[in-house]
Amino acid sequence: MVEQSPAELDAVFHALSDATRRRMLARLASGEASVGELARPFAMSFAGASKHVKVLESAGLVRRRIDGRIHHCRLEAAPLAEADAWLRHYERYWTRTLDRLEALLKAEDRPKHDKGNAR
Amino acid sequence: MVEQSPAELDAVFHALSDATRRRMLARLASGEASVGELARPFAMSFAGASKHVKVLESAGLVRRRIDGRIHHCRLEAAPLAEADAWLRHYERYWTRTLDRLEALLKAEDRPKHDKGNAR
DNA sequence: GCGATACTGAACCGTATGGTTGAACAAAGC
DNA sequence: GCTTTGTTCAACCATACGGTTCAGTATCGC
Repeated sequence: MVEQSPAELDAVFHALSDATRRRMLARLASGEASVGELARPFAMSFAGASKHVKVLESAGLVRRRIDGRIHHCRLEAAPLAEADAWLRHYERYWTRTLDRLEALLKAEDRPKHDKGNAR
Repeated sequence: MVEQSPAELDAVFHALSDATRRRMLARLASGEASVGELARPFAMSFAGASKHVKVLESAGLVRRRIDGRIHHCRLEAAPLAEADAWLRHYERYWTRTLDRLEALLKAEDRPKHDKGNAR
């Protein structure tokens, strides 16, 4: 597997590795928000939250439009698609696990026959 | 959107935020490997690579089976599925973006008609 | 037993991270 | 013009990170 842009992926996954930032993205999924609106739900200083927004922005996950003194933030999901593409390379591994589990459960249902029949 | 296990996701995304660790996972996708085999491709001390393996392990992405002096590592993809599930909440946003792009390209093909027809 | 091999642990280093506070700035509202 | 509001910036702090080196432990082969 070859990565075309490791540094970008680094930034995106790092941005996602913090629950505060993930919740901010979740908020942005329901529409644009100012930095203040993004900060409000958190027991954290305004400046602290502002830093988180900057991390999201520099990972390309948030676009900022400055309108007077208000900074409007918009979700920019394209980098998430890249991260998802990376993850899905491993999809067959976790589905295989689920398949094994399913086969196991089926085998428990009728333990006397159907041997070696579970894909 | 509610997260059921923020700390786990933190650990998984953090583990993925380093290109060295992502390459180790890629290596493990092609089969079990010892810590030494995982370390070999990198211009890095053995101990350094061993630390990376530990990060992957504590994120639940790697299972270790100790056989004599060799530590065999196996890919454990289930946590990746969790991360993927999180990401896919945003799928519609990036597909929407791609749709817009597609519509734009179509509009360029025939710029005189088909106005307002791009979803 | 002895040396080589496979690995972890501990100590250390420089830098990044997540957080704070307080000052600064620009734009609105009065 | 003055105050309030929305926001960043700079400085600072503690802790975590990615890396190193060196020592330690366990196992294998002879």
